[in-house]
Amino acid sequence: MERPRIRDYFQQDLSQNETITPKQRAILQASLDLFAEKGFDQTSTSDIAQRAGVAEGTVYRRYKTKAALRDAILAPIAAHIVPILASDFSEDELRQRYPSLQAFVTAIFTDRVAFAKANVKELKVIFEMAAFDTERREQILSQIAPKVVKQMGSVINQLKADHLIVDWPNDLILQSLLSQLFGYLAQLMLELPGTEIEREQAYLITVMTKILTPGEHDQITGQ
Amino acid sequence: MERPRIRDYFQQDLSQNETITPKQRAILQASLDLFAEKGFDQTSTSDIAQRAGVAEGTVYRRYKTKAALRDAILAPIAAHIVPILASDFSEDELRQRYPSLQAFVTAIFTDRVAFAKANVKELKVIFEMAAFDTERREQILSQIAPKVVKQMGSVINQLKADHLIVDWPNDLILQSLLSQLFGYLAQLMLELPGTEIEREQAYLITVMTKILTPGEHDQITGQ
DNA sequence: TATTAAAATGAGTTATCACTCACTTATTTT
DNA sequence: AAAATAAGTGAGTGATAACTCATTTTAATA
Repeated sequence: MERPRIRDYFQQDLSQNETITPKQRAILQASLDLFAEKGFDQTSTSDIAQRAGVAEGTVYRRYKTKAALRDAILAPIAAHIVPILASDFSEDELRQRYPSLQAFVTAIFTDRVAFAKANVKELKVIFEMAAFDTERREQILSQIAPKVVKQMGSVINQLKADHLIVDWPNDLILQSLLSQLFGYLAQLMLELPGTEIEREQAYLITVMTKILTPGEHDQITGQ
Repeated sequence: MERPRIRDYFQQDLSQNETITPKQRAILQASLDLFAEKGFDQTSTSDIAQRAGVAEGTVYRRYKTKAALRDAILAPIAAHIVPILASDFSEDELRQRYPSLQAFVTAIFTDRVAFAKANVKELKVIFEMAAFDTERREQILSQIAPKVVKQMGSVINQLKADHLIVDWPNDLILQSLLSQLFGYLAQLMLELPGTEIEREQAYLITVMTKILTPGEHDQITGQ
C-alpha cells in the first residue's frame, strides 16, 4: 500500500481552500514570507499590504485581526503535522515494511524531512510562536506529544521485541532522534552557511541508525 | 572548575566604565528577565521601568534607544561566549585529559551544560536575535564557528589518530554532537513538561559516546 | 553647611501601527 | 441591462509605545 506523499497534503490545502481570490492569496503569501523573514511582531499590516499589492483595508476583509491572519497560515500545518508526526503504522505492516532498523529509520525520516523542506517558512513561524507563547506551546504539545509517543512507541516496541533496536526507555530514544531531526531542520531554517543539505540528510540516517542499533555498551551511565 | 555566569561579566563590563548605579543595574536585570520571558518586541520600556522600580526616563539615561539596551545585554554574551564554547585545549593536555572517548564527551558536555544552565535567560535572548537578525547571526557565527571547528577539530583529530573515534568528517561529527546538546538545551529553555533533567543528562553522554564510537557500519549511506 | 554635579523623574511629544468605515469598483444574479 | 451582492479601497482613528526635557531629588565636593 502506498502512503501518500506528505508534500502533497499541503499543496492541496492552499489551492483547494474554496473560492479564495487572487488578492487574498497574495496576502497570505506575503504574510508568510514577511513573518518568516522579519518575524511576526516586526511585520506591520501595511508591510503586508504593500508586499501583496493591495490596500491595507483588504487585509482585514477576511481576517479580523493580524493574529487571525497568522493563525490562518498555521492552521493547515497544525492540521497536518499531527498525522505526519504520528503516522499510523498498523502492527501487521511492521515486519514486512521495516525488516531492518535502517529501513525503518529511512522510511520515517525521508517523509518528515520532505515535509519540513516543503514548509520551512511555516515552521519558522511556528517556532517563533512556540518560543514565547507559553500557553499555546503547552496546548499544542499536549495534543501532539501523546500521539507521537503512542504511535512511535508501538513501532519502537515492535522493534524491541525483535531485538532490532536498543533497549532504552522510549522517551529517551525519541528525544535523541528528535534532537538530530531538529538539528537538521535548524540548518534549513537558518540557512547556515557551508552546509550541503543532501549530504547532511544521508548522514542523519546513518547517525540515527547507529544510535538505535543495539550493542554492548548501552547501559545508561550515571546513577 | 566553576563556570562563570554571563551576568557577572556584564556587570563587570559596566562597572569598568564608571560606577553603575543600583537603578541602572535593576534596569539591566529587568530587561533581561522580560526579554527572556516575553521576547524583545513584546517588552515595552514602561514594562522595564515598572519591573525595575524606576521611572521610564531613567531607562533612557544611559541607553539612548531600546535596541541599545538589548545590545548592552548581548555584547558581553557575544564577547565571552566565544572562549567558553571554544575552550582552548592545549595539545599537550589532550592525551592526559581525554584518554578515552567517554572522558572527552563527558568533559565537554558537563562543562557546557553547566554553563548553559547558569545562563538560560541570556541564551534565550541570543536565540531570539539569531532567529531573525540574519546579519548579526552571520557575523557572530563567522567569529565563533571557525574557532569551534578549529579547537574541537584538533581534539577530534587526536582521537581519530588513536582510533578512539569514528572516522567521519569533523563538521558532521560536530553537527550530531551539537544537535544532541541543543536538543537538551531546548528542554531547559522551553521548560518542556515531564522531563527529568538529571536523567537526560546521563543519557546524553551515553548517546553521544555511542554515536562517536568507531564501528563496522560507519560508512555514510547515500551518494 | 553651601555649592555643584550627576541621577532620576514623569508629564508630554511624536510616530507608528492595528484596525475601522464610508465609499468605489468588480462580479454575480435576475 | 438593472439590481444586488461581494470585494476592494484608503483616508481616518484611537491606542500604545518609544523617546524627550524641564524640573526635582540625590550624591559628591568644598
